[in-house]
Parts: sequence; structure tokens; C-alpha cells
Amino acid sequence: MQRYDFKSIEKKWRKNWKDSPIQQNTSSKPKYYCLDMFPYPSGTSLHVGHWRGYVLSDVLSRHKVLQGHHVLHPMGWDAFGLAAETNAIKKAIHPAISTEENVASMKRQLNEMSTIYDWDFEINTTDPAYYKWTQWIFARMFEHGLAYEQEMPLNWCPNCKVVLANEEAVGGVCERCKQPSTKKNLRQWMLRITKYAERLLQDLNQLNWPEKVKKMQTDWIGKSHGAEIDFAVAGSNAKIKAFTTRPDTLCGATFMVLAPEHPLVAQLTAAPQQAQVEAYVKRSATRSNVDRMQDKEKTGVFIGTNATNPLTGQDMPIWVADYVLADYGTGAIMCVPAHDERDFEFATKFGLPIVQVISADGKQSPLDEAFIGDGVLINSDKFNGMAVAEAQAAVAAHLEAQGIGKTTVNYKLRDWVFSRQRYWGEPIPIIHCESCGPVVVPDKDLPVMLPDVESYMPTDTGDSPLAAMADWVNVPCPKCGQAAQRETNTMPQWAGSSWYFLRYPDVNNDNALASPDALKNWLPVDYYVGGIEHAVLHLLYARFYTKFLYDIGVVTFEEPFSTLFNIGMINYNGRKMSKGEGHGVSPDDVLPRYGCDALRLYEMFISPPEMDCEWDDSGIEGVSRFLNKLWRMVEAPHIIATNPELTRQKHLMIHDISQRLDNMSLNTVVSGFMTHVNAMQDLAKTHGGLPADNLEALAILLAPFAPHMAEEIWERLGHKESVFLQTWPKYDAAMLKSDTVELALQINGKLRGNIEVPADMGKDDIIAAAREQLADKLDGMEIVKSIYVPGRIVNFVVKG
RNA sequence: GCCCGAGUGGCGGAAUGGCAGACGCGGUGGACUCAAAAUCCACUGAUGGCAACAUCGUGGGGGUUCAAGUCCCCCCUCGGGCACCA
Repeated sequence: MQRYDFKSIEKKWRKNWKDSPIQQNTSSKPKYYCLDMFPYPSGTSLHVGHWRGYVLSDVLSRHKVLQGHHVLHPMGWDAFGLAAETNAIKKAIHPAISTEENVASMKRQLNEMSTIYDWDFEINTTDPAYYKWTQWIFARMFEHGLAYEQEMPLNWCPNCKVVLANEEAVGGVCERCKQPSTKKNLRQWMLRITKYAERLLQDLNQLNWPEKVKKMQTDWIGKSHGAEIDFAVAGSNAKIKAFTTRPDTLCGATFMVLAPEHPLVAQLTAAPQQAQVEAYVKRSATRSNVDRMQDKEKTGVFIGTNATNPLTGQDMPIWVADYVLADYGTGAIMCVPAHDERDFEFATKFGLPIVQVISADGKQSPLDEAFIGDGVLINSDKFNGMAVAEAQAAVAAHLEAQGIGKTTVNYKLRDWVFSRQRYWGEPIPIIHCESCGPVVVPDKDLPVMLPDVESYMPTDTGDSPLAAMADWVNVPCPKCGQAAQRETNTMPQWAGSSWYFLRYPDVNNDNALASPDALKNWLPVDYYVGGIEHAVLHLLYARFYTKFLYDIGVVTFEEPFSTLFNIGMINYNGRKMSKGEGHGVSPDDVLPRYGCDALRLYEMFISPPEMDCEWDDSGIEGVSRFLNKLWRMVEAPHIIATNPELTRQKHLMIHDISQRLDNMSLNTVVSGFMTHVNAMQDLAKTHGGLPADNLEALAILLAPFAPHMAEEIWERLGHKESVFLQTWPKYDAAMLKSDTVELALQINGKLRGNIEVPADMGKDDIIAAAREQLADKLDGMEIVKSIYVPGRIVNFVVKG
């Protein structure tokens, strides 16, 4: 018995596909743009966890080809950024060289997996011809006031020696190295993503994305409705602006708290309190974000000055405390201890007055914790008796009439810290001139090439390594010609990946990031496959970029990715696979033993594609055995004429596989192949062979999953053209029906037997037959009710 | 603390409210073989029974229903997200 020789067969078809690609450039077919999140080549090889997504997108792409689409399924390299730079530093080679090596290695792997990536459409974010356009987009953002410089306390990772965007410092921890971040005052380039907050929120509705990702983005954007209120300060002209979502509780506001970084702290602090306040502010500034978050008890200092409650006229002592965040709302809050847990805790600790203004039953009652629930207003003068919702509008309207408040909305989303103090990134195309200020590099001078430096190591000072390159830094101002200096910070890794999907259809264009025709023909992306880890990073940034490019007329759509699929992670021995730590399974080890088809099939069989799962070395044995079994079935050269039973089997198979594929239940597609091949084998035994018809259908269905074997089967059946030039088979619903059906027989819902009846038998006859069959068990029982579910069960409800 | 998910054999997992455990891994026994590999056949949720079969069984407790892994309520455990956002 000949074992399936995957080595030579897979090699043969890889060569054939290279010589005559399975897709011609046929623009008459409907387009399908299927995209993977491109890898960052920080290590030399991909592990089987990465492959899960790449196999999935390849399966979908090949399926679409068979369904008559013209498919764009490209691949590229997100090669700038910290990961690549860190890897290069570790190996003590220039990041450009290590990146190139890693790209070559990963590309070899992708080709060995027989992915249908068309390398004519390859991109690399570190290619000057590519980053020219990354810089071009930045230039447009600068011109439109979306890119600006600011000195502010930013998340700083002392380990990576780099500032972090809020999205990269979640939980006060560096997204990359997981070390605690601190705050550092630095001049940075910022992108005004907050200007797009509302659109980024609203347009989520139109996306066919996992609800989980939409929810994560919604929470990240964090919209809340409320009012902004001006509080007068005793003995000062200054006003403190505070945002609140509960204007209805204003009469219960008994004190105010300013964030330590609030600009009015210094100005409003009374002389006797000065030393204490300064010490507190200084202490807050130096603590790490993790420490601040882990505080169990609230801390704060009275600044010695009072504000006035605009409704009650009462004094409100002003405190400074770090539980108020400087960069949300106005950095100052009115505190209503009776109805806010944090304010309650603070007031209790420092002995501040607590005044109840909301009550569930309209009566005042002693509070031993903040009352958050709904109710009516009390202790609130003319607002007494109003319901919360009503009072929110009424108080806001009252304040607005007085000119001391207005209704407003707030977002948690912050502007995007866009500069990095690192070498391996796109230079920011700005020249600093003493007379003209920051001047954007003219388009004709793009790209601003990343220069070769002697030392690309990060510095402790927060300066980019580029700052030491006097020759590169010192240039004339493009506006006035005076001596000026280049911006030495570089862009974050996200810059190149925020628009790369626009470039693929037109990778060689030197006059535009892509031609309008190419964009019109291919965008937006129909199907986007990648991990959940980019839910609020890359996916939010890419949406922002797309909306901006829409606004300036570069693209004609507002959302880049119509459908998103989150591929689950594959763990190994209970831990995440990682190329850095060498913990994982390499396809390089699997391919020589089992072949590409088996690995592809196993990647899909391992678990539902959206779920995390565990790699099992022996699991691939199963699919490998299946392929061999299938091969033996095909090799048995008994082609017979079709007959109804085998025709029905064919339609059942087409139905099952097609439907499961449409539902993205790819693990059950694979088990479906196994079940149907087993069934065909049984039928082959009874009928002395199989019709060509059945095998042809099987070959086409299998082609997206195990393309080499599918081609080989197809060829053996006497076809000269590739199986991928065929059409996905259709099933006839009428053919799925069987002559007989088996029904389960139940008494009071418990299984008591089975019965096979003709498919066209009527309800009454079936119930009678079922009664007959269960006669001994029904003896002496009174049948209260007979339930018949066609094709499924007969259930007798009995008494006695 | 808040917000999402998810809990099914030894394992991965399957199941439009309708026969729980498809398919695969692993295991046991057998066939073939000098032997092994490969392959094929049978069995493989638990308990009781020689057996036919019976009882129990989808994290726990209630409920709806002729019928619940699936729907509703409460609880437990695990995973993920956010975390003083006023």
C-alpha cells in the first residue's frame, strides 16, 4: 500500500502554481480584499500560533477564488518599531539588516505554507518609497491642525526609555515590556484623535465586527453626558471649571478637589498651606502610575481657600488630591460625598460635611455609604421632589440661564502621543526654525530619509539618538532659509500600520499613496483577520487615519475594515507562544514530518477559530491519518456510474461543508470532511467504487484547505486545468432528502426506543406506529398527549 | 470594584429548545506480520447487571417547558477587558 507522498506532491504543485498562477487579473469579477494583520519581523521565524490566522485567511481567499471573485490577499512587513529595534540591539546588528534577515526567513515560511500571497503586492514600512507616504500623511495632519507639539506629563517607560501613548500604558504598565510606567515631562508630537471621538464612536454601528471589539472601543472612547459648571472662588477672580455627570446633586456638593497638576493649585493656595501643598504635588508627580493606582486610601491636602456652591451659597473647601485625574474633564471636580463612593470615602477620612440630596423614598436617612441609586431630590430648595433625570435637565438649564454652566459631553479618549525617542522609526517631517516655528518638510523633499547612525542605542535623557547627528539635524528652514534643525523624534510603530491596507493595491505608486482607481477598485477591506490584542491600538488608529483621509478627499470611504475576524491564540504547555523566548512550535519542525496540507488542516481543526486553544503535538496525527485514508480511497481506481445513493451523499457533503464554511465553523468543516469521507468509503464498498462526480466535488471542496492534495486528486481524475479554475459546487436541497427517517421515541421526554419510517408517512400513521413499537412500555398508561416533531421525535406524555 | 466571555468524557471539542458526547486525540482488546511500522475491526461518560437493560450525567441551586448543554433567576470557578473617568 502506497503512503501519500506529500513531499514530492506538495513540491510539484508549489512549482506549478508559481509557473501558472491560479488567479488571472480579471477585473470583470467581483473583488474580494482579504487581509491579514501583517507581522512585525522582530524574530527570525513565525510559530504555529501565527499560522492559524494566515491559514484561515488563505482558506477564505481560496474559497472566494472558487466562488468566482477576484481576490486580493497581500502580505507585508510592519518592520519599524521597538520590537525590531530591541531584537537588533540584542543581536548587535543594525536593525535594517536584522529586519531584512527576518523578513527573508518569514517569507520562506509563508511560501512553504503555500499561502497564495501575491508578492508583487508586498510592502515594507521601512522602505523609503513606503514611508514617504507615512510622512506625507503626517504633513497633511500638521497642515490641518491635527498634529501639534505639547509639553506635558506623559507616560514614560524607564525600561524601554520611551514615551507611551495611553493605549500603550494601560494599567500603568508598559504594553511592550510590562514594567511600570512613570510620568515624565517632555515635548511631544500629539495627534488630535479626540477630534474624531464622536465619529469613531458612532461609526462602530456600521461595522461587522465582533461585539467584544466594538465594546472595547466604545469603552475606550468613553463618552459621558453631563454639565460643566463654573465655581467662584472666595477672594479671587479665578473660576474653577468642573465637569459632572450629576448636575442634579449640585446642592449636595460640599467641597472641591483639584488634580495635583491643575494650573490653579499654585495660584489659589493660601500662604499657610503652601509648603504642605507643594510637597503633596511634588510627591504625586514622582510616583509611578502603578503605585498611584494601588493606593488603598485616599490622600489629599486642603489648600486653604474656599469656592462657593452656586445653588446653596455655602463655602466649599478646595483640596488637592491625586484621585482626581488631570487629563479627564477639566482636572477639577465638585464633590458630592452623599452620592459618590470616592467623594464619600474622602469626606469621611477628612471630616468634610456630607449632605444627602437624593433619596429613594423622599426622606432623609442616615448614610453609611454613598447612595448611588435613583430617587427624588431633597435638601435642594426649588428642585425638591424632582426625579433625578428631570433634575439633571432642570439644574443644567438653571445654571445655563445664570451663565455659569452648560450641558456638555466628555470622552475618556485622549490625544495620541505620536513621537518616540528612538532610532528605528520614520523621521517626523518637521524642521524647527527659530523665526518660523515648526515648519513641515515640503512634499518635494519627502521622504525624509532615516540616516545611518553610529549608535542607535536609546538615551536616558529622552533625546532621540538622531539628535547627535549634527550633519543630519542642521538644515536651512524651508520657509525662510535660516539655519534650522530637524525634528529628531521618530514616529511610533503604529504610524506605518495605520494606513498600509490602502497601499497594497498600488504598491509602486510614487505620485500618491495609492491611485484613486486602485482605492476605488479594492477598498475597503472586505475581511480582516487578526488577534484581539489590537482592539484599541491599531484598529482605532487605522480608523482615525481613514476618517482623516476621507475628510481631505484621499479616500471615499470612512471605515477601512468592513468585517473583522478575531483569530484565537494558540498556547503551548499552558503558556502563550512567543518567538522571543523560544517558547513555541515552529512550522519548520512540523512540515517535514506531516506536510503543509496536514498542518493547514490541523490549524483549522484544532478548535473554533475565534477561541484560544492549546497546541497538541499528537492532534496533527489525526488529520495526517485522515489525508492518507482519503488518498487510499482516491487511489482505488474503481470509477463507477452515478447512482441515487451516491448522488445524495455528494449533495449532503456539499451542503455541510458550504454551510459550515459560511458560518466560519472551520473546525467542523474538517470534521465534516472526515465524516463524509468515511461515508463515501462505506458506500464505495457496497457499490464497488465511487463515481467521478463525487470525487470531483470532494476535490473542489477540499481545495481551500488542503490545496496540494486537492490538485493531485483533480489531476488524477483526468483534468488538465487547476482545480482552482473550477466553480464551488452547489447542492440541490431536494437531493438532501432520504427515503426513510429515523425518529427517537420518548415517553415523558425519556428515550425509550427508535423507529425508522418512510419519509412521506403522515403524522397519525407515525404516532400509531410509534405506539405499536412501545406497546409493552405503554401498557397500563393513559396517553395524555402525543407530540410529533417531524424528522426528530415522537414523545408520549403519559399518566399512571 | 465594574463590564464582557466561558465552564460538556482522560484530552481538543460537536449539538436551529427535540436521541448529549459528532469528529479527532489518547486508551483497551483483536486481525495482519517472524517482528515492528502502517492499516483494518471492536470497545471506550459513570454506576449496577452475565445480559437485555436500568439509573445517573453538560460548574452548583432553583424555575419555564411534553422536552433544557441550549431559555429565565440566584450562586461558584476560570479567562479577558477596564480600573479613582467625577
